[in-house]
Amino acid sequence: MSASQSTIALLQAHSLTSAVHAEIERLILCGDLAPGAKLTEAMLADRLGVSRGPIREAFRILEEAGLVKLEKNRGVFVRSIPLDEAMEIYDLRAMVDESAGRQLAERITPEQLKELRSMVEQMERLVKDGHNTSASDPYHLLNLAFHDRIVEFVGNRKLIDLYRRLVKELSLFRRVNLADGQQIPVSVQEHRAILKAIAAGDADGAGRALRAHVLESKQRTLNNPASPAMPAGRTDTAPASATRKPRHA
Amino acid sequence: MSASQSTIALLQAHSLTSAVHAEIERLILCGDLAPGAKLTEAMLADRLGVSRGPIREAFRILEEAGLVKLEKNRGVFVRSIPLDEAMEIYDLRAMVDESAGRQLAERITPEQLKELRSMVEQMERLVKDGHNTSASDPYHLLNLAFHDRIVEFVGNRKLIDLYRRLVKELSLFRRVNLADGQQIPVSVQEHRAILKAIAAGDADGAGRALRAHVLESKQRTLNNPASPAMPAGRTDTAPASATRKPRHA
DNA sequence: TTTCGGTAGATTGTTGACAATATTCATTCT
DNA sequence: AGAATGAATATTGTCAACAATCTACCGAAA
Repeated sequence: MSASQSTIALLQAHSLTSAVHAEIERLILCGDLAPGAKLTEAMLADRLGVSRGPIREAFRILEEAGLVKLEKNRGVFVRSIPLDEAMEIYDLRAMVDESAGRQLAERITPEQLKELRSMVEQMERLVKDGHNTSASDPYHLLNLAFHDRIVEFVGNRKLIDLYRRLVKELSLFRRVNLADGQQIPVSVQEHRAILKAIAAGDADGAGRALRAHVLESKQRTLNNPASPAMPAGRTDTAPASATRKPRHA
Repeated sequence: MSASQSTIALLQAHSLTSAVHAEIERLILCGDLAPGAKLTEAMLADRLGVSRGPIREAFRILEEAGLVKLEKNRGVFVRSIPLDEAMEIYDLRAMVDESAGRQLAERITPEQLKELRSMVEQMERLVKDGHNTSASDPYHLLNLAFHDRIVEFVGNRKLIDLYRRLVKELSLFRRVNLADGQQIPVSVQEHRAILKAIAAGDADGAGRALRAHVLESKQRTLNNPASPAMPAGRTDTAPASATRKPRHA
């Protein structure tokens, strides 16, 4: 009965809206729907085999989550994080990671420590081999998992929710993946330092190390000349994929 | 033409969904819709004079914002923050406030400082007179504004968004307002200390003072025997207002 | 009396249709 | 040629109806 039980659980948990929400979010995060892309209700309704109602509801959820932007009577667009906002997100991440590291250093369990250590070792192994810079790069995934796990181990659900939200939003910033893959050796070294401080129960050290790590990452992103300077005064930029004419003069 | 211009701007900005969202949020935050209350689509649609579509969309937004809880095929309920989650939120607030205070101490302008000082002085004046403990208590509002302004002055939009989100969620925690009004003299004294550290440009001191202030508030809330102990193992509690039978055994 | 089963009512989930708005493109005038 | 005007198309906003599910209530059997 396990199969039918899980089927029941699935039907109870997943409404069409939630399934659509999850699927569109996946499409956005994996880059299938690029930042700036216009999402038309009919197109997605057809593609996912549902009517427009659940699509619209999912859009509202995604907007509140900061992944898309709704413009009344014009449509919804995958959000494209402008540079200044990305910098703000990095600052918040630095804050979150510092706090997480500080707390975790004082309460980490041997099992948790073992898991983090295993991840760092695997990353070191990956560095010896070559690496690419795609979003599906094993190193990149492992890096994400490492930091996610650190925050998760703190045990504050609000904190992990916030952290994941920030990571999701940051993934919509174009330069991040590029800058990310550049100086992997440095990144690995920093991870080793973070791990060491946490293992030693050094709260201040772990906090400082994580904070520095994130701010280094911010700096690397900033130095990365990937995208052209963006117009100031706009909270959002629309890349080439969608040709929009501004409504106002 | 100013009137019609603003009318146009209003129509452009506000869809029915966004208006409904704002109105329901207001009803929740002012306590008109109490935590645990069941919100039926038809009731609100009738009350606000719209069809169920916009109501449903607003519900999805409010759920993502953490203000209501959707239970498939059962309805939506105003969220009631359980004690453990409230504690987590306090810890996050402590983190946010500490960070805000630290940053603000290093960059506050004379005008901003003047405004904060004026608020503290007004709070001191209110303390000399009597005070009540209602949510519309002038002291309570001023207290909210004081902390909001501190975070706002940092100039990080993501930070202020996060902060306001936390405050909104915390307002759904029953004991908060009660505990809040108890030891106002202490609270005022702490505000004075926060202001002093910020004015002195003492980043560490301002951070520490704000962190301590929030954690004191957390402790006061914890010590306040307002509501009975809540059943463990549930992430959400349903107060008396709505009689619900759990679907599962 | 209590419990099981079933029916009636209410509420949510989903859909399709219609109205309102924006975009596109051809046409006309300067 | 270029700008402005207007119709045609496409897309979003809103609504009302239908289907599916849950809740409440009542009666019958143990």
